[in-house]
Amino acid sequence: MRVSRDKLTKRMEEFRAALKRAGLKITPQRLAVFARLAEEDSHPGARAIHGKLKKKMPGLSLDTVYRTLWLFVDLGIVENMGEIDGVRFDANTEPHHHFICRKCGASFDIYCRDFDDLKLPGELSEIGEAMKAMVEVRGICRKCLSRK
Amino acid sequence: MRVSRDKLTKRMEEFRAALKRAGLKITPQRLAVFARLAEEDSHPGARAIHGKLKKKMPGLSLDTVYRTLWLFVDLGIVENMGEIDGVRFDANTEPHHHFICRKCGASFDIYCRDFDDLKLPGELSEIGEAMKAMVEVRGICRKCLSRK
DNA sequence: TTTTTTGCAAATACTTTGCATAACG
DNA sequence: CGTTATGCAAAGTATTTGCAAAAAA
Repeated sequence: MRVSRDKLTKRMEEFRAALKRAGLKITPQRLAVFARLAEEDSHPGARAIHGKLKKKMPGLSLDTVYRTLWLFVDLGIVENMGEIDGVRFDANTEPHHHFICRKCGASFDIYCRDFDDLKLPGELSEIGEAMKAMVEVRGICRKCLSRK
Repeated sequence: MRVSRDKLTKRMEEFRAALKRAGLKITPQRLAVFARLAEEDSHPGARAIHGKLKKKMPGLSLDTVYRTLWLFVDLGIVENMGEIDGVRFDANTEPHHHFICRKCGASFDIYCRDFDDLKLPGELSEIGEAMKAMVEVRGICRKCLSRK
């Protein structure tokens, strides 16, 4: 657990509110998954969450974890990182940045000088050796906007 | 094709040089995969590349595309985007940024005020509606550094 | 001619779905 | 109680691997 108790409590409140607002039920599974995710700053995947929770909650099934996580994404209280449909590759060696569509996962290159030389915080060395920094913009692409 | 012919030629040269330097063979498959990737700025996945190349190269197998792409990543001439082992989730609603390890795929939160309010370029509206921007730092995490 | 690479096929890993039962509100 | 959520099991995708045959150097 890397998150302060105060913040955690606040997030759990937001979580309950979001479910209530959407007319959804507050179940032990949802509570457990959200709490686990909110405690961590290591961005676990569904399998990692499931693995950790099974100790305390032996009945919990992996598919419930998946469904629960995507539900949270729909509700806007959790964000999915990375690509939706598998690993993608980039052969562009020029300095550039990315726009990623939240709906369809499409990604586009952005060129912006201001982003090319971001000064990285010194504390990064505690985490590891930084080699490159780029900006990732998230939003909805034209195609998905028009499809509405 | 969104990339200028000049840049493309230059990248193809870099590609040949990298293979030669590593003592690897230049095959039609590798040429095709790299060229396809270098032409695009839409960051296709292995399946997308395979699909497009099969028209001109019917024998090309999907597993060769996978192997080839990861080989390029190892050589440092291509970068993989997103996570290695499936979708990951983030319940952190505070403004924050990410450090992602190129080796193991682990990711960590970074807090840096300077990154929180990046001014996005106006041309973004041509791509879509931006909702959020964050910095993604790529490098090698402590654990992988020590494992060397 | 030697070594690397490919394609095939099968194995592995990851994620989603249908449906009967259980449980929240 | 009525409706929604869960667990199970099975299906659907995505990715990786072993190995014999083919091809680069």
